[in-house]
Amino acid sequence: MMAVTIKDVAKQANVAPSTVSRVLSDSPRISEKTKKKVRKVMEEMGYYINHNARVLVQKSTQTIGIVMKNSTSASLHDPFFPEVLRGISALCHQQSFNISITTGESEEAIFNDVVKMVQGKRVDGLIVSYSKKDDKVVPFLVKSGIPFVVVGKPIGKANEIMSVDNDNVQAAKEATEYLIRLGHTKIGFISEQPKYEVSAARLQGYTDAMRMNNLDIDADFIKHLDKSEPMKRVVDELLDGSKLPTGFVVTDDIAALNLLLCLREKNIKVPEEVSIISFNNTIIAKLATPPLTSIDTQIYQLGYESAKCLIEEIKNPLMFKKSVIIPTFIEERGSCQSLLDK
Amino acid sequence: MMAVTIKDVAKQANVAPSTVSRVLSDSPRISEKTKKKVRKVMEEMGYYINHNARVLVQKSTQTIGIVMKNSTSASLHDPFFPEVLRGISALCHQQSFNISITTGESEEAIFNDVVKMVQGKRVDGLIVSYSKKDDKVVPFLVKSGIPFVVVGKPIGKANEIMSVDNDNVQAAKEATEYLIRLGHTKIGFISEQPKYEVSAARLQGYTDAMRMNNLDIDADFIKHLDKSEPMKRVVDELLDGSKLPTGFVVTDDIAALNLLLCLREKNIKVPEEVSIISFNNTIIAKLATPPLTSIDTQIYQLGYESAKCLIEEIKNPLMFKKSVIIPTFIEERGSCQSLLDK
DNA sequence: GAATAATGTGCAAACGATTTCGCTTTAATT
DNA sequence: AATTAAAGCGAAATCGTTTGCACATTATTC
Repeated sequence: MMAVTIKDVAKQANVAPSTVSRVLSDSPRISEKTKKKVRKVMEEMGYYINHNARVLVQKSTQTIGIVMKNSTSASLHDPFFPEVLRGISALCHQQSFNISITTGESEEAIFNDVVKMVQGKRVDGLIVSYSKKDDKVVPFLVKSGIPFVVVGKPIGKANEIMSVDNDNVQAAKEATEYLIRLGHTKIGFISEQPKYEVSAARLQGYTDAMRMNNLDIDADFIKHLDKSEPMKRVVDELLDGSKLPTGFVVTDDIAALNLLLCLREKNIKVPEEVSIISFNNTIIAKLATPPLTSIDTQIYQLGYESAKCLIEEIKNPLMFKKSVIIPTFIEERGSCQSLLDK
Repeated sequence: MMAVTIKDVAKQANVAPSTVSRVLSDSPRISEKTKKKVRKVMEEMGYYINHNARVLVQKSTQTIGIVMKNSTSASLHDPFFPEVLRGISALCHQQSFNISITTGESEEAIFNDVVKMVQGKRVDGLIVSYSKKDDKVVPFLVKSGIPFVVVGKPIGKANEIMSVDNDNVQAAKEATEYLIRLGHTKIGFISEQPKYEVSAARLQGYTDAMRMNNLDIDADFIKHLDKSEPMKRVVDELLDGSKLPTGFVVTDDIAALNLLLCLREKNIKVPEEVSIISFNNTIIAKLATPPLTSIDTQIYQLGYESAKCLIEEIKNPLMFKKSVIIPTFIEERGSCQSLLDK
């Protein structure tokens, strides 16, 4: 059963296909009378516009692509990405934009997905949900000229790349100072790989805070997680050196929760013996035991704003490349304790 | 700067557009020599196929749509959906299929998204990631005739609808019997709204197990969560009646974790005083305190298989509508304790 | 060497919309 | 009443592919 086309409707309504098309776009050049007539016929025949045909001539897909970081696995295990997606999704729906996501798992595969999306003209723009060093996607996108925005601070010339990010240096500084104010002086820092911009920025914020407060930065206190360096090993290493910090700045809730468990295993009490402050304030932080004090990075907002910027640029390509900073705030819970009032 | 088309390539290579097209699809009717020549020109000119033009004539989008349950919020807060998506994504990538997701938040909005996808011919098939009563999406899809599969047990005539599911009755029965074997007799059941098929099935499994073991089913022990009936209230109600079960079957990890927290607030120890077995074995179960014994429903597999079924049907529409059952198993951790060896 | 069969290409018509231009018809202006 | 302006609609080109059919060339067979 062939789908009904604009021509079928035209014939049935005794008008030209062009008229039907104009009714579709509610052109002011068509009389109300004709519009009514045509719409009635469309209704009766069960007409529905063919998206691809429209895209082909209009050259606008009303679709944005979303690039997930590294492996899908990582992206989708961490509540971060889903929450970003939620924000993006909300705005897209509001603007009648569609979402297409990459399916690749390896960096190479993801890159190919992106090329396909862009060259095949499947999307009007993209959101890159991460920012990291030695990434091929972003350079490809700037070269291609397609609108895109990165969630995070882009590597390279910022004024050529739109971005939505937190002030991670500042946020980490505040997190660290929070612990300092509670009287902590031996403070550890745990993050993901420093190739991710967010890790680097937060490390910066941490060291800034330590320096400004004249506290020692022990290189052994700074740890980057890895397959070869899981949390368990990190904790072991710290204990072996028998110099366990009294406070930790951990750059995401999952890692913090993990730290919590590793410490518990060693019978080290949180927050009595060790305080932890983490980032993202996801549901994990809320449900942990003890609930985690966490920097809320407003992930949803991050997604929402990035979609907003992107669609703005799609609609107005001449727009200057803005970059927006989403504020952060501390959500105090039970994972930090003052050393002062003892 | 206009994109280079098949015609440009044809001109440059001194062949007809049709020849270029055939080279693209590696048709055996074109000589190796010509193929080589054309490919070289494509390379030089930076030709890339326009996806939409192809879709328009071939009528196959190589894209599947994913319908999220109810609100995006719920879908994306629960690790379930992201994990399903991960499985779907993996297979899609392998088969060079693209993924397009709904963006609507309300049921109505989602339904409209689906209609757009289907009528607008944007997708070759869909995966509905839930199964619930009074849902408009599934009936619409069967009527439309487009291939689709539901994750979960479909409401209505099963042989007309492809599905991928666990045997939830059996799984819940086993979960319940696990507690029974540990000596529990007063066992509570907590799930989401019974309109979701999965809740209904697990309730069934629970009651089956109780009956078969001649245990009382106290209606007060069966609870369905809701905005108006959050976990906190559920626990309060049970305590007020001063009849707290010694064991709980909870139909997902998040709810179980929540229960854990509510109980801790009342100073009720898990697993010493109350045992909990939950479903899904997500990362939540692993990271909870104590870690939760949970029925692994192999969510990733659920997604992977559903994509597999769907793409099979897309490629071979005459295929009978199969339904596949993914096995479950218990992952024992620390949230259950035997009452026997006391 | 003529007839037949492969083999390799090209022509042109789709696919289902949008959009430019121009032609009627009607209304407004003088 | 004649002229001009505006409104309403249609014809046809276009977007970038694919594909059925026809045609030309070369190889094979008798």
